Formats: sequence, structure tokens, C-alpha cells
Amino acid sequence: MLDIVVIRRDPDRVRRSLQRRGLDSSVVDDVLRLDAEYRSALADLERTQSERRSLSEEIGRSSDKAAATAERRPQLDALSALIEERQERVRELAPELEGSPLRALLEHLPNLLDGSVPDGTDERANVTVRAWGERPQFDFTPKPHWELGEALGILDFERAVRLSGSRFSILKGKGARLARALAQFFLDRASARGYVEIAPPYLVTRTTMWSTGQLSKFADAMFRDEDTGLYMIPTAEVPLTALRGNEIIDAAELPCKYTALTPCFRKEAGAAGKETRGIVRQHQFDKVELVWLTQPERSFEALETLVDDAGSLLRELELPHRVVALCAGDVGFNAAKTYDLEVWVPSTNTYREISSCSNCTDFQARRAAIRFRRNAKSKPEPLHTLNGSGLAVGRTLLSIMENFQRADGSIAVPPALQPYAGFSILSSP
RNA sequence: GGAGAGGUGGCAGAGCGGUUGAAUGCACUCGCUUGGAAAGCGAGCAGAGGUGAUAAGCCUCUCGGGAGUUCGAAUCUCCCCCUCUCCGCCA
Repeated sequence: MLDIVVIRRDPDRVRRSLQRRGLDSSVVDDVLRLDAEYRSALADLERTQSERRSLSEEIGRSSDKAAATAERRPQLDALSALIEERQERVRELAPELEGSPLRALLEHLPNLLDGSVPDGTDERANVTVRAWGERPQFDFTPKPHWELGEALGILDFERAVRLSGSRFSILKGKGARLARALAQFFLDRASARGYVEIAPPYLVTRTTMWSTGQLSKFADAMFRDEDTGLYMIPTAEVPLTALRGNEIIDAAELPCKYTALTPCFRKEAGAAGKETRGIVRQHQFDKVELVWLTQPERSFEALETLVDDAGSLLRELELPHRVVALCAGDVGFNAAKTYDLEVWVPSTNTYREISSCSNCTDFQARRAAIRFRRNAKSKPEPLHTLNGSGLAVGRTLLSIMENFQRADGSIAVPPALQPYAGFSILSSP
């Protein structure tokens, strides 16, 4: 949620950001108009409330309260009627009330883009910041991971479909073990870099989901239980970011860094027909997430650290990859700036997103009411939140399979992972 | 799922219809005191919104959430949520 005060004071900045995202900036005028109406209605209401309040206090002070009430009766009744009327008006306009037009507009305004975000409307305009590693040279034709996996008996798509339908997969034997090893490896590295490991709920309330900004945009992408109204998390970003919601954090405690391994559930409703093969895009996948809560002035520096935290995993696993700064049109709803980490996938001869690291500035913190106090005297203010994958287990697994495949269809395990896996070669049983 | 108890400021904990946004204690901030500290003393210290200069001041709202009764609600009524204890079920 954007700060309404910023919209009031610097509407041009908001318009510019919307335009860069390729969105209609005229909503800003609607917001300003509704906001002015709301504030004038609020002032009217408060004036009337104040009048009635002083009358009530007079009654409270008098010795004969019944007489005092009777005496002021007509005035009180008139004021009460007026208050009711004006309350109704305020209710219609209030930005904090669900269902009000102003709230609806505010809810759908994406975060302000940072100035350093490159221009552009879609992923073609994304800018490669740096690349790391040598792409593997094969003296044979590299196979896609699903072929390798099925041949090795570690991936089973047929039975997964039988159990749960399309976009599910089953890992078996050493495949399952390797996935577990990766998750463990990621968590250990995150801990070493100062992230506190959290085992959060995988089901969260609508309010929690709303507070991290998932609901306005991703509502139809999420699984939800009808009975309880609980949502299955699409990423651990949700519980980790909302973890400190409605709290006022001491500045000395910042930055707070959290990590969690969780399954992520996504309907992938908009992705029909895309990437139906393999384990690239699934309804359920495991991911280790990294989340920061920082002081505002440190958040962009934190973003660079976060990207390095995620990148260090790929370096250790010796997976060739690049870091891409998303262009204006490609940066998500919550984020002010995003870097994607893309890993090399030999079978498609392309880089493929394996981590997305975003600075959400105060956008989520405002919704979730995560605030901090600079010192004992100062007012609470929203802090900045960041999140990034560190990393997606399935996508890492498939990139290891493809990058480390050998002519005989076996797969070498990256040295860093071997202590976790307990084996160095994955071959047919 | 059943029965009971309870949800008040950063924490603990009073208040149970009238100037109470809230006693008291702890924590915290500032000052006095001190060689320095502790203790002691004095002052301050919830959040949100509006207005103002992102000041002071002023105004409104908030005592789990929502609705209601009343001139007036933390206090009374109803609904919901949550926590705790006991019982049941259970990985």
C-alpha cells in the first residue's frame, strides 16, 4: 500500500511510476479527489462529535443529570442525528474501510519503482548485471531433466498425475534425497549468513495474505480451503514477512533476517500450456526463502546483500547463472526493485529464473503494520521488507541434473552438495 | 467438538456507566543528585487519523474485532475471534 501522504504531496512521482510500469496514471486523480472528499467529510464529522462530547461532559458534571439531559434534549438529538449521517458519509469514503472506492483504488496501486530500475515494458528490456560461470560444453546432446530423471528412476510424472493431476511430480530414491540435501544445504548457508530459521504455518488467514500484498494481484493463483477460509502459502515470503506484523520493533533489533523451507502452492491458472513438461512449473514445490526487515535507508544496500546471499549458493554449486535487473514493466506489484537470478538450462539453451530478490520498501510493511522506532522518543515508522528465494529446490535440482549430466545419462553431484547427499554420482540403480 | 475462565498501554495489573486514553508497579527517556554509578528525587513516556510547517498546539477515534443500548461505554447487551484450564479426539 502506498502512503496516501506521498500521493497527496507528490502525485507526479506516483504518476511517473505508474506510467513506467505501463499502467494508467489517471487513477491518481481519482485518488486525490476521493481523498479530499474524505477529509472534508471527516472534518465535518469530528466537529459535530466534539460538540456532542462537550454537552455530554456538561451533563456529567451537573448534579441533576436528568434535568440537565432534558434541558439539552433537542440539541443532543439534533447532533446525534447529524453524527449518524456524517458517520455514514465517512464510512463510504474511508480509505481504511474495505469496500470503499478510495480503498479499492489504493489497494490496486503497485509500489513506487526505484529510480535505478531500467525502463522497458517486458522481460526483453531486463538488464543483465553480471554473469557467473562457464556454460558446460557437452560432446553429446544434453537431455532435458525429465528424460534424465525418468531414465534414472528418480522422477515419476505418470504416477504423480494419477495421484493429483497435472503439474505435480514425484521424486524417488536418490532424487528425493538430493532434493532434501539441497534444502538442508540452503538452510545451513542461510543460517551461516545470519538468517534465523523459522518453521512457519503453511496455511494463513486472508488478513495475513492481504498484509503481504498477495491478494490484490494473485488471488486467483492461490489455493484456499473453503471451510476455514485459510490460504495455502504461495511462498514463505508471506508468513516470514508477516511474522512481525502489528509490532513496533526496536531499531537495535534491525535488520531482522529470516529464512524458512516451505512447500509453495500455486494454481498457475494463467500459465495453461506453458512449460507443462518437467518440474519447472508445478502446483507444489519446495523453496527456501530469505526475508529481511531493515531500516529504510539501508534497504537498497540490503538488496545487494540478499542477491549475493542467493548467488553464493549457485556459485558454491558451480551452476552458471546471471543476475538480471528487472525492467519497469516486469517488476512485481509489491516491489520497488527486483533482481532475478537466472540459472543456465542446457536443454533449452536459455537462462531460467531460479530466484527473485526484491526490495518491497515500505509497501508491505505499511499493510502488515511492521514498524520500528528509531529511538525512545521517535514515532514508529514503517520499516522496509525484502525477500528472495535462496533457493527454489526443484529448479535447482533440475539445473544440477542438466548441467552436470554425463554421456551415460548419470549425473555428477556438485562437490559442495556431496556431504549432504551422501553420494557423488547419481546413476541408474 | 464439550465445559469453564479470561482478553486493558512495551510488560505486569487496577478500573466494571460520567471531565478515565486509562490508577499503580516494572521497563524506557530526560533532568537533579554523584568523582562515576546505583539508590533517591522531579518530569516525560500508547497508537491511528484530521488540522498545522513531516513543529507546537488543537480536534476525533481506539481498552481483542464487529453490532447495539445510552446524552455519555473499557465498564451493560448480542455476535465473532483468540488465549488458558479441564474433558473428548488425535499425528
